[in-house]
Amino acid sequence: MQDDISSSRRSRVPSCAGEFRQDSSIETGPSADRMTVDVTAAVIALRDEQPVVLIQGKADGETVALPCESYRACVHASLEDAIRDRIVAQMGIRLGYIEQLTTDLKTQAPERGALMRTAPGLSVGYLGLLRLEGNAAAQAAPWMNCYEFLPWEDWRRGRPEILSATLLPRLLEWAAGETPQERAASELSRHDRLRIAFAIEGGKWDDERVAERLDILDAAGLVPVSALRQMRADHRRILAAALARLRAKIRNRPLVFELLPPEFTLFELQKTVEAILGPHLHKQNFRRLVEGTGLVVSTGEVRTHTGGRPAKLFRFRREVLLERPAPGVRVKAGRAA
Amino acid sequence: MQDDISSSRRSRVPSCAGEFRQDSSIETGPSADRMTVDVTAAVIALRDEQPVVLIQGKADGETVALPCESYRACVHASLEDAIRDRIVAQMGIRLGYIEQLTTDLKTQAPERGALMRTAPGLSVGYLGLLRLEGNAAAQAAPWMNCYEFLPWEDWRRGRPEILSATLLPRLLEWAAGETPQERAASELSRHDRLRIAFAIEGGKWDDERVAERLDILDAAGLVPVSALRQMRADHRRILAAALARLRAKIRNRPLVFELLPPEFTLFELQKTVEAILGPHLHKQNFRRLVEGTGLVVSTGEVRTHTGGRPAKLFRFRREVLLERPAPGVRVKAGRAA
DNA sequence: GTAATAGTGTCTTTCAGACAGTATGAC
DNA sequence: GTCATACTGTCTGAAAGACACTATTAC
Repeated sequence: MQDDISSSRRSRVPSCAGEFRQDSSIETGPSADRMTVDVTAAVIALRDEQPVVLIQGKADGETVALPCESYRACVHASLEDAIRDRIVAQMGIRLGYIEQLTTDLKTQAPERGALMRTAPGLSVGYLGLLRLEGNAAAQAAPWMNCYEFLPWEDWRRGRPEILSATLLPRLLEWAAGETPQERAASELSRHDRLRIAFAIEGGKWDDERVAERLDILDAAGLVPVSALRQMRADHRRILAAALARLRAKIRNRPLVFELLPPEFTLFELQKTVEAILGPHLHKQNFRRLVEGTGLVVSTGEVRTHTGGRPAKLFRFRREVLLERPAPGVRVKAGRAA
Repeated sequence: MQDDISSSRRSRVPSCAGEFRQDSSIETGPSADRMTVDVTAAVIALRDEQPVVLIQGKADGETVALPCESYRACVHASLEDAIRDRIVAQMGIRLGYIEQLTTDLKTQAPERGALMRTAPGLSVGYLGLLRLEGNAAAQAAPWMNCYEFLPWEDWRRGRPEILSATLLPRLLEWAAGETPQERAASELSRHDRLRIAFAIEGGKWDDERVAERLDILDAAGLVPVSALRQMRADHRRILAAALARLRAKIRNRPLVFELLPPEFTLFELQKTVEAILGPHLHKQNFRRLVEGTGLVVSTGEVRTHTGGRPAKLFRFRREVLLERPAPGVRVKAGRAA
């Protein structure tokens, strides 16, 4: 690995690499400026009314990892294919929906004494969605409940215990420990960041601020709390970003149906939405909301043995894509703290 | 550049590069699998009630480019810093808001006869926002109206002329030219994609589907129409992604204020929102919307010489961040076609 | 005064959210 | 019959959207 001191800050105006390049010896630069690229996916599915995420290998108390792959230009046609192919090769699962999240530098903590001569690396995150029903390979793969890694995000049984009992008191300490220098350097105080992200002091819990909350917990050193499943730090971030994106998008695009079987009852649909977003709507209103907007249509069939009156089966009404600009389960954001 | 045939598809389960690496000779792989990384920004500002984008150099009828930089791990602390530093170095402008868009493989059209020995590359796009007021360096920099590159997106004076006159007829031809094979391979027909993206046949124009529309126009070969300013294809995509992101986010986050001076009249605020989104609201309702939600607060000052009655000046009310989960200019999506 | 822009009051429609109540199965 | 779940009807309050109207400047 050779250093490239000559390439420090320039004031001339270099045009960056054009679309069509022919002279690689000039354009590509020294290898020190080339990066390895990892592609990682948080693939989310629904099992037993729980949002679950596909993991790598088994989780016997060890640090869990998401499926990931090193991108190789000579092998993979695209970044997306790299992670798709990886999951097919390893588990025989073909992903349905896939969507890019963010790209970050790979974190490399400097090791004491050891000279870090690793190549600089990029990490591209993806959100994947998968329907488990009727997919034996997928059902055989290792999944874990998303909320084991982000337990403060699960509001289905009210405010999560871990928040009030463990995290909030320690977060308030963290906020109190802010130095004047830090306060002056940042636009928002630690306390205000807490108020916005964690809805303390009467704010509203914004279910989409998943990544922001993980950032704060990280900064406060609270991620290695005992109640939490361990996961590679960068992968937990990708999972948080995936959950945030899914929560945001489920409201505007018909993404829930990627998780459900083709036919489902309205109550199953509601349970699925609530597994992702938290409890939002009374049953009656949810029905009206989702039927009234033309998002689903009855198949005429019913499901018996529900424990009570048989439930009508519904299917996603694809035509809604042509009718409404942003079809999704339009439940409101924000809830009382 | 050496080939690495041994690295083709594997069925074993390789763990991808861990967080902390020590042995670079094993982990980094051959240089063939390392990528050059470009970082490109669509920096948007407001000038004379027009949304403008910062461009590279002058545009004398040539193909326009956005500011971009090759990421160098030894120079730039982060991807974001790479583009920030670039814009400071070249134009002396310090960006305010910045946000990552998507990461794609750099397009490399194979040249006839020429052996393409370029390194594979990634391109990371960014959206930047800038306030021109009181920023001499920024005012001196070269800007162009965003809608010169995406004229079909400007609905401020009603349905854009270029749509009905030039694009739609040719798009319908394109839709009619769909082969049965293509139809079978894709979930949506060309015609349905048109209906969704371009709101033909009574659909609603979804102002956030900017990238989708550019994709279709590209596929139909319509981007090099004469009425359009030429821009590097990959940069036009980044601009489209930036506009889409800005349109989506302006509704949920107080982003408009990054474009406006600290004090402004409500009409100026409305004009700014409309420059980005298109005409959405009657003046009276816009006032109520934006004042009623506590997004802005009167400073007590007025602006005279407006041509009529003096207008009260307002400023962004930062406290709204603490009160509401998703504060933004909550105008509705979708409009009649 | 007129012209032009700024700003207010109010009506209607829509819809989220909550309530009470009915329907149909398993047992 | 009871119990549990599925489903329907209706009320209320908030807010979107449209309209008519008043206010304050420049000229």
